[in-house]
Amino acid sequence: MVEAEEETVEMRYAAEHNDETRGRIVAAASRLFRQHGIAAVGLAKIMAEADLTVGTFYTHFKSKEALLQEALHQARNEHLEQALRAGDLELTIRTYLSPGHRDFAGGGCPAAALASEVARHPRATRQKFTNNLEPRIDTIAELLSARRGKKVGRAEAAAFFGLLAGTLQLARATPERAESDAILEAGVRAALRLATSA
Amino acid sequence: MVEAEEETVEMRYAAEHNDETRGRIVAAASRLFRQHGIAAVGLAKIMAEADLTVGTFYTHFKSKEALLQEALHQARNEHLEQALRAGDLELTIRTYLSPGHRDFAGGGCPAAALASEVARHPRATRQKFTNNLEPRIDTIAELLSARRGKKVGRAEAAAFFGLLAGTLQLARATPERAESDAILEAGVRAALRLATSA
DNA sequence: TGTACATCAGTGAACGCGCGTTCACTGATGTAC
DNA sequence: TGTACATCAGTGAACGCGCGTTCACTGATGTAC
Repeated sequence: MVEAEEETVEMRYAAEHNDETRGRIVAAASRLFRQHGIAAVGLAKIMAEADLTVGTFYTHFKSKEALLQEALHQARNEHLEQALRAGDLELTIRTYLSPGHRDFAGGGCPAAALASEVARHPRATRQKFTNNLEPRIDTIAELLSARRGKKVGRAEAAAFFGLLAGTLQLARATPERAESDAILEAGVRAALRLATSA
Repeated sequence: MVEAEEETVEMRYAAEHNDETRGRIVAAASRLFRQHGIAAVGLAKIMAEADLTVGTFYTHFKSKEALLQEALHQARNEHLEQALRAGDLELTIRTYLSPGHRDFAGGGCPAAALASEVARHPRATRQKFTNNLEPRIDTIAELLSARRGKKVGRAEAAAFFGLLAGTLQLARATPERAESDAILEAGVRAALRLATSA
C-alpha cells in the first residue's frame, strides 16, 4: 500500500465564518450563564441570543457541557482585567467590590457567579474553570508579593481572591441595598488590610 | 346577627404528626439543595427522601419556592454552630475551612453552597437567606471585636464571612485535591491574619 | 369500652411545559472548470 | 467571467424525559356518643 494522500476536498464555508458563529454562541452562553446560572439557561435561549435556532447548536458543540467548558474558558471581566494589567491592586479590589460589578453579573467574574454550581460539574469542567482563574490569581500573587515585600504563593492569593468573590456574592444576595453597599465597602477595607498586613 | 361562635370541630391528625412530616420534608430539602443546588433537585426527589410521594407536597407547602424559604430558614451547620457557641473564633475558622466541610456540602454552610443561586431568587427568598446568616454574622462580629479589642460592625463581619465562604467555594471547585487542601490552609492563615490585624 | 364517621394526610396518575438532543431537509457558499 | 454542483451551516419539527403543579381518590386517625 502506497502512502494514502491527504486528498482534502476544499469546498466549505470560510473558516472565519464558523469561528465567528461559534464565538457568538460562546459569548451569549458566557453572559447568560453568569447572569442566570448554568441550569437555568437552556440552549434555545442561548442560540436565540446568538441569532440562531437550536438545531444548529450541534454543528458547533458536542453538548451543553462542552459549551459550558468553552464559556468558562473564555469568560472575561473587562474592568478587572484592565486593573490587573495596570498592576494596581487597590483599583482591582475597588473594581471587583463595586456596585457596578454586583449589579452586572453577566459580564462579571465567573467565580462569583458560578463557583458553587461549577463545583458540582464533572472534573473536566472544573478544570476549565480553574484554568481560567489561574492567570488572574497568579497576577494577584505578584501584586500581593510586591505590596507585602514578601513572596506570596498561589494558594494564599486564591484565598485573597476568595474574599473578593465571597463578599460579592453576599452583597448580591442581600436584599437591602444600603446593607449590600455597606458589605462591599467593608469588603474593600478587609481586602486592603489583608493585602498590606505583615 | 349574634356573635358567630368559633365552632372548630376538632377531628384532625395530631398537630405533632404534621409538624414531624413537614420537618422531614424541610430537612431533606435543606440537605439536597445544599448538596446539588436548588434548580437541580426536583420535588419528587425531596419527597422520596422524606419517605413520601410527590402528591402530598402541597398539603404542607404552597410551592417549591415556599419550601426553599423554609429550608433556608432552617439550614444549620452543626460543627460551625458549636464552635461559635463556644466563642472560639480560631476553631470556627478551622472548622469552616476544613476538608470535612468541603466534602460534605449537604450538611454544611448554606452561604457557601447557595449564595450565588439564591441571589437570583425573589426578594422574599433572599430575605430568608440573610435572616439565617444574621445571628452567625453577629456572633462573628462579637468574636472579632473581642480579638481586635475594637468594635467590629456587622458589614465588616459579613466581609470576613465572605472570605470563609468564597475560599471554601474555590476549594470545592478545584479538581486537584492537594491544591484544594492548600487553598483551605491558606484561607485559614488569611482569616486568622484578618481577625487579629489592627 | 366499642363503634360510627368526619377529617384530611397521603396516593398515584395526569397536566402542560421546557429541557437536551436528533434528524430529514433547505439553501447559501465558494471552488472547479 | 459564468455556471454547475458538492459541501455543510442552518432550519424547524420531533423525540423522550423530568419538571412543578393539580386532582380524584384512599384510608389512617382520633373524636363523639
